[in-house]
Amino acid sequence: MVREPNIKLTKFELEVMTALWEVGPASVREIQEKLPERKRPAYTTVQTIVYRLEEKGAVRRVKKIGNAHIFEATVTRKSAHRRLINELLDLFGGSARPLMVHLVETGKLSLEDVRELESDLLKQDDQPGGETAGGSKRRAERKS
Amino acid sequence: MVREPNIKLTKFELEVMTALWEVGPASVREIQEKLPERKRPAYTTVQTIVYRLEEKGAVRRVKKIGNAHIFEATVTRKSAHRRLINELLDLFGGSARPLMVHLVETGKLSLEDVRELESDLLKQDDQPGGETAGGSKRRAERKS
DNA sequence: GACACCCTACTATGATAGTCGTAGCCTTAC
DNA sequence: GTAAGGCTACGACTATCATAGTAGGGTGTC
Repeated sequence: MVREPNIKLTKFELEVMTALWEVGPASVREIQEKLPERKRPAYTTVQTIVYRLEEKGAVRRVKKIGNAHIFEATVTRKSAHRRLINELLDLFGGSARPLMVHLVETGKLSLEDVRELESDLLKQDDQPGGETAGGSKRRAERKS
Repeated sequence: MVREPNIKLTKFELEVMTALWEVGPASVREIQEKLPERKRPAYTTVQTIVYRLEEKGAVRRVKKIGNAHIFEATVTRKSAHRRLINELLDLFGGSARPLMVHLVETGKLSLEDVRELESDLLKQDDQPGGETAGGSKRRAERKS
């Protein structure tokens, strides 16, 4: 078993990962500069986060340019997002429906959004070849 | 403006709040007993959490029975959930669409779910009198 | 009135998270 | 080969969270 990347990321770690997902393999310096300037912490702060991410197994060193290490994400954006969503879903009893309802009620999701989503879904069903389930089999199971 | 309850709750605090939302005003003892037994911490642990929640303004003491304080939630489940969702949404760029897509891709949300949601939406639009937005006026604003 | 018992209020501890400073090593440019 | 400057490795500090123990006060019961 290769070790499934079920890694909990904090908000800030997630931002670093986001930077890394966007720029691809990068040095600490590059990551830091990629962060939005409003909340751009000191170089060493980013470094610490990257190191912690390395310990957690979310990134790894791939090579060295000059004396700088180049880091690369080892977890995909998708799996990280999946984890976040699942966590939220747990708080809602595991089902996505209440979440949807809430989004609609608070105006985050409109009728048009839903309709577009529906048509996207239909398209997907037409061409089943896609890797829609993030690598594993499509699990329609929902607990409760 | 009465002070909007924009309070950040940790996972565990949320569980305590959930207990409180379900049983209504309750003592620390009652809250503790309401927690699922797998993860039922010591009485004093729950007490500490409740006190923290009080400091944060998420609960308040409403009366005293015997020598036990009775606590009541001052934030609604809805607003707490809204906060959670908004936080997640921020990580997804502020829009609910990618979240939806992800839910669909991972099988958490099916075509039928979406269709039902759509018909619910249509019903809601027919009868505008409902208090769909948690008591206050329907705010379609989405920050960022 | 004394006792048992529950509850409160306070204190303590260990784990993360977030933040950064510093000493010193490496590389690159003279 | 030497100096300058970036980068690493490590340590430190603060805040918050999760968890719980303890001392003492209130209350009800005999």
